[in-house]
Amino acid sequence: MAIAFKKRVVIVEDDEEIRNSFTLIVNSSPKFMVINAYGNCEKAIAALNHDKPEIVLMDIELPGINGIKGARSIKEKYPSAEVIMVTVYEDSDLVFEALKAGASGYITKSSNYIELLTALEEISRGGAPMSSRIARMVIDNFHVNPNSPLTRRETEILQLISEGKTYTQISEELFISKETSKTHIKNIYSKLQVNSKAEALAKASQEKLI
Amino acid sequence: MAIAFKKRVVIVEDDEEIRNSFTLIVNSSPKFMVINAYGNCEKAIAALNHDKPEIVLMDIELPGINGIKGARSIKEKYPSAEVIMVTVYEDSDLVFEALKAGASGYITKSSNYIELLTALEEISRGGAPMSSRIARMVIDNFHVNPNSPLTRRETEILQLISEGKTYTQISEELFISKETSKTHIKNIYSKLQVNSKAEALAKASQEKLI
DNA sequence: TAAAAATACCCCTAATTAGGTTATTTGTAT
DNA sequence: ATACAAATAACCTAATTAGGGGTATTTTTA
Repeated sequence: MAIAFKKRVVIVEDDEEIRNSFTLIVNSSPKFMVINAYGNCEKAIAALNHDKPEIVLMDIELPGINGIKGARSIKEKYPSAEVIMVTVYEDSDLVFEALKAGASGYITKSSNYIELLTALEEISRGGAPMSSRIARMVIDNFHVNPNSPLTRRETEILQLISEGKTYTQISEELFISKETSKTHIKNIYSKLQVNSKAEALAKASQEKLI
Repeated sequence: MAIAFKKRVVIVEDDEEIRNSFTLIVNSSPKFMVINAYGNCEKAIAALNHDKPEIVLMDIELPGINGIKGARSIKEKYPSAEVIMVTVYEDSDLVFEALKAGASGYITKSSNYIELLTALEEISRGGAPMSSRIARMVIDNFHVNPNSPLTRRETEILQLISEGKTYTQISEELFISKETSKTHIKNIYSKLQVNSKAEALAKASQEKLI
């Protein structure tokens, strides 16, 4: 395969040893080449239009701009780049923040060279490389509590509240009277031990009721 | 490995040919055994406490109760069972509905025997087997629009509105006056071309602004 | 056939919401 | 250094909503 057809990879990692090791691994593949490897986000972001990366391997803990903000900047300034987070942590908050910021993959630094190259290939063919645990975290995040204290109708109404609907709109949408909506909402408040829409939604989110 | 230590698998699939084929594949592994294979959800759900499945392979298109409702019932009645959806469709709405219903894996019927067994092993070690495309769909679902028309402050306020906060609460939380909150919200409405909290949130959700 | 769920109405008061308009201060690019 | 964008703040008005308290009937479902 000609060098011109290798996928362009940029690495952002402050640990020089890891940075060099990743560079060697990526360059060992005929399908990928490291265009540049930086010790911080600032430099990587400044060089985006020059480097034109197709894939960015991004550390999370970095001096200055961290990897999550860095991922956000990269997707903003150079959207076609696919960002893979590479980190020692599998902390769920960090994972979700990184994904919201635009990362499309999330692997750990303990990854050996096969795992790293597999992740690059996976993202190249439109996938989303993740460790088993990350995949599970992500999927679990979708799961709705099957033991909700709310009835079907109450859940339906809570859903509409979460869309910002008023009593009147809920009534119209469900073809029930405004008073009935109010009764359901009162029952929801009582079951969730709250007394406002705001609190009900916060509780619903915590308990994954909708 | 003794038969008693094989993972208990239940199959729900209306096509007899596919059902038999899956049964053969699963039973060919020393790690798994098919306890029962059903043509519809009703029977599978009725037999849960007898079958005690650790893994359920669930078709989506089924006569009677469909696979998504089936997955919900199974997680409700027998939560320790891990449900893997097996389907020909990779339609995003179906995928997300299935995941909300409690599925922890999502593979296609075109899967060969290696892919099927890999999925079973993956879920056995706490992962979430998915095809590349599904993984990507799921991850893309987290991505926030990096080209939001809203300013940082406006986005922050929209976020608080989504939590059901009132003008007053927003003001208190951001240490700004109530009037300032109102001004920001008016600007948000103008940019999103809406004129109520409800519509703003609907638009924000569509456009992944928060 | 009970119990749970969904439906509906009454009364009450305070607070929120949305629209319109103007203006100052603080940041940030060019 | 100077524009321009962003964030801040205020005043006015009127309609709607929200939340609390009670009671009661019809469907569903276990």
